[in-house]
Amino acid sequence: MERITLNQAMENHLRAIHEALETNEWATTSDCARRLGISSASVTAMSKKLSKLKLVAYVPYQGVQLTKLGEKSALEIVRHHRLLELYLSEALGIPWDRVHDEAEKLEHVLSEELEERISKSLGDPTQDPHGAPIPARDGTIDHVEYRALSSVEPGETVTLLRVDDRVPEFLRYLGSMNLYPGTVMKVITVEPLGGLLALRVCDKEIVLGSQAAGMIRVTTAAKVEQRQ
Amino acid sequence: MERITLNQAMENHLRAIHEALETNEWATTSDCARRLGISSASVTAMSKKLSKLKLVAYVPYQGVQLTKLGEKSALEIVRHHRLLELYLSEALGIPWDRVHDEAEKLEHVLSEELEERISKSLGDPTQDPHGAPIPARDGTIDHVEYRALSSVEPGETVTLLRVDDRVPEFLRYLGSMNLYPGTVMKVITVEPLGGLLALRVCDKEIVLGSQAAGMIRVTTAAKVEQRQ
DNA sequence: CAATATATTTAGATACGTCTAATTATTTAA
DNA sequence: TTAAATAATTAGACGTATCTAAATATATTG
Repeated sequence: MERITLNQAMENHLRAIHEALETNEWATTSDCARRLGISSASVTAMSKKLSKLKLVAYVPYQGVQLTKLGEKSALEIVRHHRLLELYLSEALGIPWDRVHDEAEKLEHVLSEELEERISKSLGDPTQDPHGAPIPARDGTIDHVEYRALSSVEPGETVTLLRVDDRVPEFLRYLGSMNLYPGTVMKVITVEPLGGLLALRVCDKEIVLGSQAAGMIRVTTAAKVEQRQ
Repeated sequence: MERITLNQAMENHLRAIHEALETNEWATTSDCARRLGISSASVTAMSKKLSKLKLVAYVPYQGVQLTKLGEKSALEIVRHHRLLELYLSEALGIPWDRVHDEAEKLEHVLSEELEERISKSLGDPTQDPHGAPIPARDGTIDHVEYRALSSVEPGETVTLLRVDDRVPEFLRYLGSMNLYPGTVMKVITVEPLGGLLALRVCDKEIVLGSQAAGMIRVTTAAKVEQRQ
């Protein structure tokens, strides 16, 4: 597979596409635009460019998907991003709500050598501070079955696996309640209409709104059998 | 003094100007062009831009000098650059001949917070791996009297203070001979025409060309009688 | 001092990523 | 099923940093 030189804009778009594809089959123009904070017109232009380079498959009015090559490229950037998040957190003590923005700037100027040394110094980790998997050097990536906390039924006990890393206030809020990846929580009640969630975490009761709960992914239960 | 938002190109130019002014009264267009690896025409354009922003005083056909504001801005970038060089070397074990290029990319995306944490973790150092002074947070900077090794007379004993950080091969060469800042050396002979320099360093004899010697700065004399 | 060499600037062009406004396609709802 | 709402694309523009080639200024030399 050929090697392509990416610039910062292309890297940003590829990472946004990769993120979008974590939850949807297509990365739509407006989804990418929202993630990147730019206009849809700009995204369309870049989609065409990436398509020409065979990094994405672009279907007008539908969106883009990553090609094998694009996937590989995207994973390299994601690896940079997540390794940096962890390094900033572990080695330099930056609070977890601020590592995302820092990593977003640093990820584009990380050399292979630096990436390698950072990874080594962290013991070749496989998870970033928010619980997201760090792609390995060879492009392989852990695939864990998640579900949104908002979909959990009252009475279930689950473990927090991963949280969205993009909203600092949200992360500070979670931190203030000691909700980190690995935390075990029991869902007490779910409010029928608004979806307010009452949790028990280490004997303390915590209430989360549905939007917050939607940004938290937890273990799939050892669960209700639907069908064999 | 007002605060100005600089982009990467402006930062690169300011640092080049600052470096040029370490040895000359004016940073000439061609000197900056050579340092930045771009055309003179581009430098002229940027000189005008920086002049408009009151970061430099631009005199056509003469060059630029930094204003107070420009000096302050340049020192912030230089601080980033040199702190990063030291951090990469100390914390991540990157060889001293490769830290310059890495730092050159990272310096533009270093936040205040990250700068501060890096500085703290290094014990607020005042010298980078090549012996160059690291400007303090408040913009103050050590001013040491140097002279070029090429100007030293036979018989003198001097201490290596600083080396040019831009040429990796040169740094690897110095490293292979254990010539680092702090190294004490005695000049044995100086070849009259080519300026070839024979040195004694720790009982080993080393020969340096005049170009190499010109990139090495050492203590001003008064060091002739060295204690053993 | 004049001629030549060198350095600098100007003029004009290009590539890039972004924007807004207008147009077109697709989806949703009456 | 058609009208309205939403999403995506196209067209045209802008700002930035760079380039080359031509013009001009400054420095050097015979």
